[in-house]
Amino acid sequence: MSALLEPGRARGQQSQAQIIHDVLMGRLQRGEIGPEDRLVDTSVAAEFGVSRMPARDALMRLSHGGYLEATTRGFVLPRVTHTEILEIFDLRRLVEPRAVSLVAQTIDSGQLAELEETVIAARKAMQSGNSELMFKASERFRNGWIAVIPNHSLRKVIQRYMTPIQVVRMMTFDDRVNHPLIVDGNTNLYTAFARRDAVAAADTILSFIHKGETAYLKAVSAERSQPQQPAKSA
Amino acid sequence: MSALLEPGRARGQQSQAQIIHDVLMGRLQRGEIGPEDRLVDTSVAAEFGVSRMPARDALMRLSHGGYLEATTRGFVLPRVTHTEILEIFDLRRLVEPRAVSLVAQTIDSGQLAELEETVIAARKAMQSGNSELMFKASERFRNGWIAVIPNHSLRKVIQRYMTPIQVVRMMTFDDRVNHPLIVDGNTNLYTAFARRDAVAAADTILSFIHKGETAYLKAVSAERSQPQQPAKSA
DNA sequence: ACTTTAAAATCTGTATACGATACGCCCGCA
DNA sequence: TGCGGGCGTATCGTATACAGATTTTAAAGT
Repeated sequence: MSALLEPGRARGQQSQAQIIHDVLMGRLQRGEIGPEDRLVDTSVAAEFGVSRMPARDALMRLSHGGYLEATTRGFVLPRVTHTEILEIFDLRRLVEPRAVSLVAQTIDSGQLAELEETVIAARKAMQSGNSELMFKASERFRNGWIAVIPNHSLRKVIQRYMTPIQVVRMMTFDDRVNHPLIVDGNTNLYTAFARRDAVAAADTILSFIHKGETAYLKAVSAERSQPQQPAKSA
Repeated sequence: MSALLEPGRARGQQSQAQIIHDVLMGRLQRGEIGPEDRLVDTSVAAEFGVSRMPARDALMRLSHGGYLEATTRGFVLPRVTHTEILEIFDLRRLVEPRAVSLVAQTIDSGQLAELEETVIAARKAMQSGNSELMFKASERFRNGWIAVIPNHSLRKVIQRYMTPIQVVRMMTFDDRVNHPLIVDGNTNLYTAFARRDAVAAADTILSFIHKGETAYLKAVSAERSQPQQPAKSA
């Protein structure tokens, strides 16, 4: 097919499977793949103009990493259970305070400036009522400080539970009373970073996680009394 | 080739790739694969009597999980760096105290009996001077309590850094003064489990991790002054 | 009209084949 | 004898093909 693109330079940087994996991961992290989307290797392969194998590699890799779930009919977003979300709140309380402490101690001014930008953008988006922009900005803020965690192993642990976090974010974002909590939490965390205050950073994130859990539990009870997306027929 | 084994029941439980993955993972966890072993997909495929694809799937999966490293000349054990090991000691201090606390609160008597068996076996092996048996028993003890961590997400985090732990174990096992530390640490942890004492379990594991780090640092300095395995030519 | 059964479509897993790349080795040359 | 360039081989990445399994669809019988 399009195998004649550039044989000699096929992997300008990486393999096709790697490229597909990264693209799909980006879509997953940006929430561009919904719960009812089904990813099938042949379709993905067709989209990228390659054979099934690289697409299959990427999809299997994502599913083994927990970012997708393999069903008998294609790959879908993993069903995140209530229990798992509670487990991950527990895990976050263990690791994220240390992570932000380390960030506060090691962040440089350039990285700090980037974070400041996202915080300002989130606040402005909230004030102008643009929920989606605020969602993206607060996501960039989180990804930003995670990216500069100096302990690489710790960073990987935190990056691993992005999908459940995404689910929680989407659920809690519907209730606008959570928006100032998020923006203020981000601002406080940024301030602690700017002051290189490791203790304040740890305290802030602990409080932020707690508020997030409260908001999640509230969203769950609200959803149970009035389900917003009746799935299929059930 | 041997495609005629049992076509209708080919996946009695799982795919060939999954079987190969699990077998190799077992070998890795039991330390049966040394630093100079090269795993090549064709060889693995030949050993299991299948084509390259399932073998390749398994190998790539292991490498993406961090259990192997893909080189241009086969898959090898990942070089665990000193920095990474220190990072993981940091991570362990964050998550393992909570993990053993949860275990102490939820373990049932059957699981407790299994753990007791491994503790006794390790002590007897140490007293009779059988290092290898003691190594295996203490490994079974650790795998035992990890397996009963009720928080599934937390369990997966801990299971992820098994390879670096394996490296540390091998390095520190050479020095026999560490053996009683390990056996006593396991015994104390078991005792805390048996008493359902979550606080004691957390304290014990913290102390155990600290001793492990000290022993590791000692082993590193000893190795630097007198390298036991001169790598290649350097 | 409802149930039951059979066929077709769809998707996964595996096999085989081919092209490209990287490394090592050998030979020629200085 | 030492060094550099070309060649061979080992290995990976991808393409294509086929078989098994499962789900869906449709048809037929009650």
